[in-house]
Amino acid sequence: MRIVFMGTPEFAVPSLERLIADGYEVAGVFTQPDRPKGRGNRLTPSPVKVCAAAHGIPVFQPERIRRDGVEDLKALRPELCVTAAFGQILSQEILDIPPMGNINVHASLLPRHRGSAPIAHAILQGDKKAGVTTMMMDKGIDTGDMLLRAETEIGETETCGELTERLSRIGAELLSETLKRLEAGTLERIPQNEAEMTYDPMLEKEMGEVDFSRTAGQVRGQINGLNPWPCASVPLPEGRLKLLRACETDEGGEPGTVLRADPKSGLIIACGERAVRILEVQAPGGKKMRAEDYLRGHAMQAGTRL
RNA sequence: CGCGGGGUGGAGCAGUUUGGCAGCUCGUCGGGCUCAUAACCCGGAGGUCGGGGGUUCAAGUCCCUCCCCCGCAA
Repeated sequence: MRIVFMGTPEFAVPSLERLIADGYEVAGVFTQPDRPKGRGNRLTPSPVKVCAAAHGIPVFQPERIRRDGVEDLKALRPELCVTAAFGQILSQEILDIPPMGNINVHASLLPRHRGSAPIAHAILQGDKKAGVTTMMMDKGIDTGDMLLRAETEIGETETCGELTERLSRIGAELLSETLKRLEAGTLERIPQNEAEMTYDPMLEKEMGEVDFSRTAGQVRGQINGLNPWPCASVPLPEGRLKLLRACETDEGGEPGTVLRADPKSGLIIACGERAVRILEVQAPGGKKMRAEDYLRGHAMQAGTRL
């Protein structure tokens, strides 16, 4: 089967690799244009581009595929399109090109968490389970009929980055199974229950501001769910301290109060309900470290209000 | 040449402004105290201060250069 793949970040790479490994003819790959990134603002190719190039697959990077990618896509004559975190919305014109349709690998248990940051929001909202759903794309955003799904437990201290990595592999496996059954003609299309759907917004830096008057569960979700980007953080005199990983704990106090802060008992901060234990932090200019290590070199008084 | 922070015993930091015996909180090893302990007391080991070059009687500290790490902005 002749396939065109569309994807951009690391999450999409295992799916692309799986298509190749399964022996499908990947005629071309669409991905976001190289962007200035990191120190020095160097132009950086997306992970999917790097992967495609390594396999000698033609890469297309239209700024807007709806506007200037249509002809290239048509010329590739795909029988099927597969997308995974591509980052651009496809027009009906594009969706109509592949005769077998467009299959999307979406990192949530649809219809929950439609949108571009489903994994972060699953953690943010305190979900116990996350997953991947394969679906037929239609004109809406993540609204098409579902095909197959795979579930996994979200770990108590698991971060968005870690869960993303796991789901990317689960997604690749699910995609493989989906295509197998598509060819065998045993796929069922399951419409999404609109009553249960949630649509989550894109992540923004402002979401990192921690409000300790919320419950420990919500604060924990914010800290773990926003890692590695944009990350929850609290202001300190020397700059913002990123809180990278946390779990809940049974203590209490005035919300925002540092209940403990020493290398022995760690860093515990009171929330509106119960408290969170901060497991991992990153100081301004420093690297990630366990909270206990941070406290060996940075005095923090118990009783301080954040 | 986009802006900025940093590299000091095993971990995390101070010391660099104004050169002058390398320090703090832990860990580790040995001993003590205790019913007991991640607690407390006593003692010890462990560092070519990221690499190279230079200035100086003397460089972690000043000058030049290279390497590595991190944040911001995108």
